[in-house]
Amino acid sequence: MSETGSEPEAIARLQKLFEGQRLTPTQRRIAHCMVRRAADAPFLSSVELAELAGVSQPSVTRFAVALGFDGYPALRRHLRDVVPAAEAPSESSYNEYQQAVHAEIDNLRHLASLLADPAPVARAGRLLAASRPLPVLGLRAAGAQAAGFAYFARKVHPDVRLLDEGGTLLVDRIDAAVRAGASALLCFALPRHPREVVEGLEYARGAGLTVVTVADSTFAPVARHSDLLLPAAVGTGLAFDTACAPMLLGRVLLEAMCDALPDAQARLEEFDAKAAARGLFVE
Amino acid sequence: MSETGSEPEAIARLQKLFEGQRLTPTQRRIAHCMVRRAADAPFLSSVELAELAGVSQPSVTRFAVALGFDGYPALRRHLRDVVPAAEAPSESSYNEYQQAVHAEIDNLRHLASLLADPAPVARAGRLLAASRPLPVLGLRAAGAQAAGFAYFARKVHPDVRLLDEGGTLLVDRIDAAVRAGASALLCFALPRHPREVVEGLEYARGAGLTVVTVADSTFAPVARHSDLLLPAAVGTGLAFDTACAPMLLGRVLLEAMCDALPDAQARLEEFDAKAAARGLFVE
DNA sequence: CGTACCCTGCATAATTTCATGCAGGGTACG
DNA sequence: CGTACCCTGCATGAAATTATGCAGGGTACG
Repeated sequence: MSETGSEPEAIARLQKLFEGQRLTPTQRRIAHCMVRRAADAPFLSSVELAELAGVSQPSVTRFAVALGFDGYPALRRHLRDVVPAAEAPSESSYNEYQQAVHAEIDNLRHLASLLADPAPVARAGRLLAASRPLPVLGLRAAGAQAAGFAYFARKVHPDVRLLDEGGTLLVDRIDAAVRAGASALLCFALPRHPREVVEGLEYARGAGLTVVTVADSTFAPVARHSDLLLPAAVGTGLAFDTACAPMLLGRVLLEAMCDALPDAQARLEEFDAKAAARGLFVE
Repeated sequence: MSETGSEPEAIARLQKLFEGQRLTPTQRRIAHCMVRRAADAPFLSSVELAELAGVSQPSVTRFAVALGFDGYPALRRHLRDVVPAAEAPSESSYNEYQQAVHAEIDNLRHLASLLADPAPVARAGRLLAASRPLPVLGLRAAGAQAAGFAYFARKVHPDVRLLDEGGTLLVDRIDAAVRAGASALLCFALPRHPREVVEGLEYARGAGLTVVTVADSTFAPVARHSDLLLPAAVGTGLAFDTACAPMLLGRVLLEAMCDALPDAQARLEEFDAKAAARGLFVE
């Protein structure tokens, strides 16, 4: 939830203020408490801060003086000045682009709260890791998401098959994957949901595949044809949808898949070594 | 952020508190002010709130009483109770996945602050819109980003050419684009930076193209070969990099490009009409 | 047009918050 | 072992924040 002002930036400023100062144990305690409650600190009274830190109220006043302020109110005013930005998302003060970014931040926040329970992701990771080959489906807008997943997945999984074309070929390829031994399929499903995706999933399930879907909503039309649906909202503030949360969820899935693949780490290190030998990357 | 702030949940709680109350104009003004500064509100003194709302201090006290509290301090205490969670991001309380998501939120926040000045993006949008054809370069990890951009860009731009393969073909294709009349090139450059990308950009500039680059840092190795570099950090908390900010910046660029293409809206509507006629999408 | 009512800000009393003098206790050093 | 120094909390005066009585002004209704 609301994570207000605190944030790394405010904490950094506080620590900068404190460091290099000779502080007594009690003062150190106050400083630590202020960092912990960086968001509230600029608004607490000396009594409240003293209670939170477990020290006496005069110690707080002396702490402020020790830092070079005229008194505790002066310290508090300073904190409000240098950590000014805890304001509400006053729609109007952000331009169109910034509003879109903030909408995506909300989506990511929601994703973070869903990930508090990592069990569904872990289950999905195991399902995907166990499938050889692993078909990854994403059509149209979702094609890029599927491609990004497949690119990284291939570094740890021996046989990833990207299904990014629809039409009659899609069913052919699902069939081929099943014949080759696939047990699960990962689908990225973003709006506008192509009819082909729904039909493809239906076919895949009929062919015996366990379908794991990353979709924009629990009520997406693909839900009925998925065994395990992981939701991640898309942003709709711009002309074209933004899919930060689905992409990030894809990477989280990758991580979970790595955890279920015993030799993932070894494969990554092997790639790094070869890449270095070939001078593939700069820096 | 620190922008951070206040957050929808806190605002919702506030509005819930106010709605259904018979409030005078001055009180309505106070309520609105509190919503606007939802993050600070639980910590402001009656004098401060009065100043922010542009009313007298007694009006604030009366406002609290009107809402059924014993006085202003009681209202403030209530706000602190129902909006309790403004604590610092105590690393330990989030699991690995959630930490990665929060790291990406910080990246997006940084992006939002960069977008406060939309001029660079607008300039990039004009450059890209004016180039026919428009080559879009992204290799390896950045290939999916380039593909996502190209997919949407094709809905508004008549000739988008995706350059997602390196090797000797890359130069061939840059040459072809230049011969066909291209004036600019968009590059997605994410770590680990393939040597090929740097070489490709160098060649493109030599061939007369204006290079617009979305990179993970101003100091990326592609910076020297870019005419306009737009930075967007990648997340490194998981086994594989997460590129929420670059993707979002790509969509913002698309929006800016649409603004510079007079018939973008018409093309989009045409596509929607045809898609509906063909029953391409469900729902 | 007048009266009654309510809303609002000003002035000031009541309460809370902040600053400072003082004494207890702990540590370092002679 | 003693002394000197500093840190800390308690108690109290100073300053601030909050609450309430009062008067001016605006609106609704008779």
